[in-house]
Amino acid sequence: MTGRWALAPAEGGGVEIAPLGPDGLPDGPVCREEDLAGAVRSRPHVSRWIWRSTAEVYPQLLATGVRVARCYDVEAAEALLLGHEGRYGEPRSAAAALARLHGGPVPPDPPQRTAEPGAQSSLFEPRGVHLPLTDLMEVYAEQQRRHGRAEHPDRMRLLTAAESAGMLVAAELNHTGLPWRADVHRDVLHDLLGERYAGGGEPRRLAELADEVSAAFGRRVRPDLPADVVKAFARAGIKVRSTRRWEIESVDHPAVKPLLEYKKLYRIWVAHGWAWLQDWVRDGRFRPEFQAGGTVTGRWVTNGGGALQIPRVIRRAVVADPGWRLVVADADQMEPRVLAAVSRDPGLMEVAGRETDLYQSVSDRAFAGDRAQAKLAVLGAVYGQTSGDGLKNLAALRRRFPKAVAYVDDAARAGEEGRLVRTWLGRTCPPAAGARQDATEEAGIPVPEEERGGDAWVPGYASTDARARGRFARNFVVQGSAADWALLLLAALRQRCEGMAAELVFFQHDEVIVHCPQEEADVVVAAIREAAELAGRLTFGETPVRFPFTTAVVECYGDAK
DNA sequence: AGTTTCGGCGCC
DNA sequence: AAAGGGCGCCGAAACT
Repeated sequence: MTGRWALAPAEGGGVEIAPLGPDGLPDGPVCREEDLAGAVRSRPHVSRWIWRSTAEVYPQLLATGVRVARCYDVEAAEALLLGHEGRYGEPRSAAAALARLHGGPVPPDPPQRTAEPGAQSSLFEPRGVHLPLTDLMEVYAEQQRRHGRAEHPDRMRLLTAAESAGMLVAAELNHTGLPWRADVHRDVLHDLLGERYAGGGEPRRLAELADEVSAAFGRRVRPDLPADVVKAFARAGIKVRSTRRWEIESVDHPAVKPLLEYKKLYRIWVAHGWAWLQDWVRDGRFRPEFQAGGTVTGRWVTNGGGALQIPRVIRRAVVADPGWRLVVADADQMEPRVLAAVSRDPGLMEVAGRETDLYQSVSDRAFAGDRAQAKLAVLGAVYGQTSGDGLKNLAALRRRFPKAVAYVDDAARAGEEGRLVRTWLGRTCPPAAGARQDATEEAGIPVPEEERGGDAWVPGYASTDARARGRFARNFVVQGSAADWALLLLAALRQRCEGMAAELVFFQHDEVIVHCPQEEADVVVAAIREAAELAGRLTFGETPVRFPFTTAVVECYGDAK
């Protein structure tokens, strides 16, 4: 029997499974089997597995070599549906959804697990609240009805399917890991930082730079302590508000050069140094814990390992296996292309309908060929720039691409006014919780923690003022729609790599890395191109906008772009 | 002593 | 040049 099947791990190690009919309701008896992996492996014809949580089930399957084509993650869908319904902050577990359905007390979501190097041990920890299969199917059926009540039901269905695919990809990435040469990493560290001293203190180069800084000030100064540095500058008669690079850069003082160099290297030492290597690299692979849907915009986060912030110099350590290659693919000017697709601005669509450098085209039309100004203006429009040359540039942008600018302006206004703001597919940003909390807290009334909406409550967002919410909403419609598109891209690419030796090993917002035998590289490059086009059509419907990638076939990530 | 916030900077 | 969106990570500082 093909089609959808539901699956729920049972108490005591077994698993309950049942086929679902076209209406999403049970189409056969619930059967109980002892072996989760066996139950899935023996049913390769199942087109989509419905389960509570991919993070709960799929790592176990992957560990025994079982992959699935598609799934539907009930809790991921619950989060998206709640958001869409303007109910951000309500518990999003399947158990909570069931309780709402039955009118019982709604259990709060379990707290987020904290990061922990070498996630292997925690892989099989049960996460979240167990739910019997019949209950799960009831929640699923109701979710199907809720999709039907969404603003755009088809888009919402696509969104939850895409998010579910993202969950699969994240689990697979966590399982596979990124090829990582610890020896190369150590060489890079040694080149940059010098020898390590016994006792775990600063490596040689940092110690030298700290001495140079101190010498320049004429007294002992610790460059890693901002307060110390600000004080030292003050004694030298120089007022600085902080020790941020852009503020220090313009200061004329002999300490500046070694100080900036120190800060650059210090950062690498503490964030991606020897300790990181020890914690996160095992058996030639870096295994971060990717979390699909980790942010309200739909972008992913990693839970430990800082996989989305690997400094460029450290990328030298990412090396393909012998005879293999890394296909590094980076979407070109994704934000303005997405803005063109969602706003339907004729001028911007026309520009984004070409695969050539979009910022150059924009500058030809509105900025007298000044590409840098054009890029600044576009990013300023998307990020909500409020001052500087950006404003003047924004005006030029508005004249030539009025619908595009109006689109983000409308989103900003909606955000400021606390109205719902959605991505093209219907991912919704949390306005009410933030607005209400601000209003209450500004009035001096503290909001109880449980009312802040748990995981859905974002401190940096909720605590800001209305204008900040406007900027957030402005960016949300673009960044979020781009994230939606990226999920579809991943899903399509994953499907195309099926049956090949190629493995997806990295994903970072608008960039993917596929690790494959040298002779598969050309096929992979083509697959990425096709997947990008398909994702564009699926996500945004009929649109002239292209989504080109810059691809590089390399042995070392450091050699890409 | 343990936990939370801050400052600074890495990536997109 | 500076500032506008999203994150994570670290040590130090500031808190309990």
